[in-house]
Amino acid sequence: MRISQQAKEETRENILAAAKKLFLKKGFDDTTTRDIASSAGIAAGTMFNYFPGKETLAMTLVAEALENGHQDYYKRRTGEENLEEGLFLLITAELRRLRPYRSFIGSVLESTLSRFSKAKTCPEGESVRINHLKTVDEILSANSCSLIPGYISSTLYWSLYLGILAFWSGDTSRKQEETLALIDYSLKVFIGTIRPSDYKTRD
Amino acid sequence: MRISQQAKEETRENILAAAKKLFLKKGFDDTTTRDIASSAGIAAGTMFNYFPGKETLAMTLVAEALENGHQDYYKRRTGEENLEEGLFLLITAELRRLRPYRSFIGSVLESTLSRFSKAKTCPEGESVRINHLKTVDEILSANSCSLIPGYISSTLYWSLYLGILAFWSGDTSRKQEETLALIDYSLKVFIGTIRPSDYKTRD
DNA sequence: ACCTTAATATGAGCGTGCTCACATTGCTCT
DNA sequence: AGAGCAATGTGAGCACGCTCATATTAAGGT
Repeated sequence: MRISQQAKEETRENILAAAKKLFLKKGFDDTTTRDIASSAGIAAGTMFNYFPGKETLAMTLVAEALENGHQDYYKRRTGEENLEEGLFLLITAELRRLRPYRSFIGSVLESTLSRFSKAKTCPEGESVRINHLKTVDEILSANSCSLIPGYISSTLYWSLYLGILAFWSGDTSRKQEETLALIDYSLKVFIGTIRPSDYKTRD
Repeated sequence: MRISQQAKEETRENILAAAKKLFLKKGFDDTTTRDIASSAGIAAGTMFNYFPGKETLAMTLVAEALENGHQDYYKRRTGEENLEEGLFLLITAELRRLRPYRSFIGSVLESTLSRFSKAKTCPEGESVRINHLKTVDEILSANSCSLIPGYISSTLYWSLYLGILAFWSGDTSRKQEETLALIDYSLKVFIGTIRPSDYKTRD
């Protein structure tokens, strides 16, 4: 059983590696699950013993990148940041790690991260959302008085965050300055809603 | 040619009516294009001579409802509303018209209205966005000084608007009070960004 | 009336993502 | 070592959205 377990892990990694390679080369939609399977050296159906669907493959890669982004954030932060600077640092750290996947990320994120569909096609999506919100929550409560108060403000934050990702995935400006501007803007707005006292001190 | 033209229009309406009926009865995903075609009394392929894809069918219904919502707004407004009240009126008028479709709207809006994918799977989606933003723009410029200044603030508005729709499509509160609260919140936020002078007068 | 021709309808068929009945494997116990 | 058995791999096959070569129709010309 030992050897088999390790073989399983290997197969899992093979699948992920094949998916990553193909998604990058041909995009998400133009990569078939059969492509991935044959590139990973397994039968077409075997893939679904490891991942419940094609989208989950992409989301697993994305979730990994975001997790790395979070770790980068924890390493880089000085502890001197205010709310806005902290959240900015977190989001830009995530985007740096997501960068390689920017070309195909658009086809996937909307259906997995949007809160539109109750139908959970991809469990990874939900966990990515929870994870991100948890880190945000940490920054909020660590930095000052307020943690996410309730439904509404976290819903609003998630709308803004998704908007940032969507814009970023299609941002053609050189160094993504426009995305940076949008992040800045969005964060000011969000912080304004949860800490109205801070709002008027900025400009 | 006269009779044929009119027959075509009739067929188009048959298809839309069949789609509407089936989407409401079985949901979007569980309704097949073959179902719709046979219910409309045409061959499976014929549907695609009238609509480029299944999503467009749903979006046509949605676009119609939103258009009606806009007209409702123009009829009901008094001209005395401020920015926030005007936008609130517009959005709630839209939601009232969308109400019948709430059960299946979630499966469709994300992929058609989100700005994630550049791939235009459904032209109706883009026109819905442009239409809504145009009306918003009218309210802004009519009501006071500012119209949507640039990229960023309309992007931000659209994020908030999509968030409202997403939340609404899954809002289980009795009279959708939670959605109303989110709209209120979101609008305050948005207006705060484009008219910072107004922000501190509130509360 | 009949032929021509362009517009429209048709449904077999394609490529998908995914399922599932079955084959194969490798571990455990005697 | 061999039999039994659970876990895993396999690929034929399904249902779907959608396409496209072909059949059918209807308008215009003579």
